[in-house]
Amino acid sequence: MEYMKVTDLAKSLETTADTVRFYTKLGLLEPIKAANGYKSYNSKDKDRLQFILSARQLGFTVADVTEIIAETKKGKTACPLARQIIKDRMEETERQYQAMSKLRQKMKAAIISWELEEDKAPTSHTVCHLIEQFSAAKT
Amino acid sequence: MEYMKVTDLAKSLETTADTVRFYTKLGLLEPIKAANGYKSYNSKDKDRLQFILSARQLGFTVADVTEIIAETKKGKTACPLARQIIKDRMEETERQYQAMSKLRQKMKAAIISWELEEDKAPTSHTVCHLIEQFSAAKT
DNA sequence: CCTTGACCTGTGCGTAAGACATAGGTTTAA
DNA sequence: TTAAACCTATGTCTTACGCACAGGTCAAGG
Repeated sequence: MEYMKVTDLAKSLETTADTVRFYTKLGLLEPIKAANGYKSYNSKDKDRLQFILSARQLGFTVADVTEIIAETKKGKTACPLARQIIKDRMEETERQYQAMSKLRQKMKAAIISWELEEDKAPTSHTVCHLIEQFSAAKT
Repeated sequence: MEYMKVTDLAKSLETTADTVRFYTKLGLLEPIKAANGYKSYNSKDKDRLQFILSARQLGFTVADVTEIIAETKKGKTACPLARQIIKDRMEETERQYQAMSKLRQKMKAAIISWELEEDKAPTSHTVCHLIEQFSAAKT
């Protein structure tokens, strides 16, 4: 398997051709152009793609990955950078996780409390009393 | 307080002028034009904005809110719609919550395991061994 | 040899919910 | 009167691709 076309590469790592093209446009993958104009990816690109997908699964953004790859292209180790970034992303994830946890509870509470309520027609100053009243009740 | 300018309204409900303009563009708020071209919001708009903000805090999307308001404009009760929507959003929130929970655990595990690892220079087929090795370890 | 369907290409638009910038008109208080 | 502080409309930016389009390319079957 000397060279691979976009779809070949994508399927080999269970992702989509669009994703591969996206990373290619960003310069993260560097296929050579075949005579017919098609892009040819080699095993190095595959390793690189695997790295990107792994990093994404660990919560790294594509921008993070870009930065890390840029560092290694200079021949430097990107490990310190990776350690720093994952801590930042972890904090952000933690914030979002807590926020979602609260939202989840709030939604659960609303669903339950609404079971005891009746439907009402809107008035000139209310839209849906279920929503208005539920949020007012928290203050 | 017969009429309010965007910023007045925004501040009165602790949101931003851009947000008010955004909802206005969507037709959810219907200010009248003052002689100088400025938009004038009344207390009905304020009630409406409060409703939107409450719904958003309960996990409704702006599209959901738009749909609900459209329903009430026809004079119908939007309660059944609201009950259905919140269940859909709840399912989605639950999915995301579980996904974030997993990601959070994975990130925590990575940070801890990386403390025992050293930095390494990149090679021709690796970028950052911390990331590559961690994701490989899960298979 | 030809066709047909499955692939490829580049380009550009759409997503959610605003945030932010820009350029220029308005108001208000000193 | 003038400068600060407000307003307007408009457009661009954010994430990480997905999807659509128009047209070129390729492999296999008849």
